[in-house]
Amino acid sequence: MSDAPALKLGDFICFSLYSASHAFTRVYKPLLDRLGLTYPQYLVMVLLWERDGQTVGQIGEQLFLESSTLTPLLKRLEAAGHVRRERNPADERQVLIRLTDTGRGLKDQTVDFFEHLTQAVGMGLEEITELRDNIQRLRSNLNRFAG
Amino acid sequence: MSDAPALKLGDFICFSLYSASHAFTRVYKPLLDRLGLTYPQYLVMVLLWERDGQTVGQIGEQLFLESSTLTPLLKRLEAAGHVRRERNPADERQVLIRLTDTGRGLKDQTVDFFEHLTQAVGMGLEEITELRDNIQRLRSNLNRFAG
DNA sequence: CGCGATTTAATCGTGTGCGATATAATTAAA
DNA sequence: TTTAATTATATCGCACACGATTAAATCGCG
Repeated sequence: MSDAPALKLGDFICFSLYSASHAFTRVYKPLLDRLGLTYPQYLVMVLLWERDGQTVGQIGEQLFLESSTLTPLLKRLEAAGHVRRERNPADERQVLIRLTDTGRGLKDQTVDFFEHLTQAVGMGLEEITELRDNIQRLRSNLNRFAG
Repeated sequence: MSDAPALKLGDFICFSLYSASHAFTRVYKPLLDRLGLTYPQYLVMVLLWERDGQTVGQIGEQLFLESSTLTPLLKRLEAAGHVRRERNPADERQVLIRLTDTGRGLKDQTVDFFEHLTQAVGMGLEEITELRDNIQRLRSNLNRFAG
């Protein structure tokens, strides 16, 4: 929200999202450092673990990110040996991102994330689910306005 | 959350926060462009409109940001003529941030933000308040773990 | 008082994010 | 079928965000 008469910054829901998101990244940091991944890189890897061989555009659509953000990020993942980037022979405009064996193997090193994070979140599964659904609904509303 | 057996990225509450936060800044963008402010700069201005003359450390504490982020941001606000940066005579280690007249005047140009944003959020006041409180509670839990 | 420990900002390097623009490939139109 | 419009990435410039380090000022303890 914005500056209604007596609204302080702490009351802005935009700021609660902004600061909570950063807080989450800070919790992930020590876990991801062991894998040599940043948080956005981890998000891309999660997508690829779900379904390998996606285009830059497909990844961007799911993460709500532009190619100007993803291209350098994907090149870093490639340089780290986690993915390969290859043109789609069927449509040379597209670049397909594929996991390497080491990239696929990284998934095993994330098995203990769940426990660490549920601990850090400190809320019940039901409560988390409801909160997540509400945040997603808010995101849909916002994207309708921005997109 | 992380990768429990069948959890997809869309189910991660961390990602819902991450993407919703970005969605919010995209909604703010056209409004803030008129003032020549970025979203983090706007957050600093809101703090200063609430209470003028805060130190870098106080601002960072409320925004959960480091001096390595704030120092260049504040210099840009100074270069834009919105704030002044001056050492605290009582403790020369601290830098006090004070609004200029033009910086104080910017507040008037944000009166229509509230309407735009409530529109974009598309939720009732009561629902927003509850959501915000839950997000803040989550943030507190996370910060206990990271800090 | 003196001096080491602490506090507070600033600096530096790396990695996002995004708007604007460029380039190459594909598709649609005349 | 040559040309015009569209699509998919890439590039560039700017602004965060943070960890690690540095430098200056203050504090605290003998």
